[in-house]
Amino acid sequence: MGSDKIMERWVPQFRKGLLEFIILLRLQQGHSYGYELAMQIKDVTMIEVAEGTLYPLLNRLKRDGLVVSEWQTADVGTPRKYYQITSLGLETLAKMKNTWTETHNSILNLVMQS
Amino acid sequence: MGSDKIMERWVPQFRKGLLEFIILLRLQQGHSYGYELAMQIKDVTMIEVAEGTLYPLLNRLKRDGLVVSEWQTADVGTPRKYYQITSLGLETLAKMKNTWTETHNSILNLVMQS
DNA sequence: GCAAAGTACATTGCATTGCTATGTACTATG
DNA sequence: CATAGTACATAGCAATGCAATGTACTTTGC
Repeated sequence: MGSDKIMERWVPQFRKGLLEFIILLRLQQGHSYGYELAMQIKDVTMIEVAEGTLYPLLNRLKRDGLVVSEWQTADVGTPRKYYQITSLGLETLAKMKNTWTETHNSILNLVMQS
Repeated sequence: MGSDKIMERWVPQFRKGLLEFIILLRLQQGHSYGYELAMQIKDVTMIEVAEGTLYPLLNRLKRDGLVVSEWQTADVGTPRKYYQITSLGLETLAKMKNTWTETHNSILNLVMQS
């Protein structure tokens, strides 16, 4: 088995939890809806978020009170469900940023030593 | 529910896949065994690796050919199973480093914009 | 001398989560 | 008028971190 096949299994695992972080980071800049989130995240991070990943994830964030949602209908187009980050979401996001920074520094320490 | 409780659920998910990366990074510096890996990783990264996480993980790495293992007995002490990274492991590790770097830059892009 | 803590490996079962596949419904384009 | 795009949703699979538990040997402190 080549390393490409191993990476195919590793990358999704690597993303676990990370996507939650990324979504909250994006929502910190302003409200958005599922489809737009997927597009923008793909543009900015090269990460393609599958819909079967995104919508359950947004429901979890809502269930935990990190975001709130609101349907918005317009004259044209399909109705959109807009998500907005809450104060609990911002508080949690700050802690995630710390964890991310600490972990990144730890990884750098390990890379340096080689 | 407070953000601390949410973090308790998030951190393990955040680590998925990351531990595999961290173990390989450490093994790049030289062979080691389970208990030592757990101690050293805790020292360098502040990450406490549970034994129920570590030993299955090492078996997966071995099954996929990223490491090889060898029992070593000494005059004193419990026998140790030493793990050594393979060329496939090094090849895979290089790709993981790229993924990590790319993702870190993406996160930074998102943080910058806020 | 002996209990407690440390060293060292291992397994079972649970909970969580990313992803594929599939479905619905409306809209814009060629 | 068919194709591609927009937009949300769910069911089921596979992978993995972790608590709990077990075994066995060794060192340390009282």
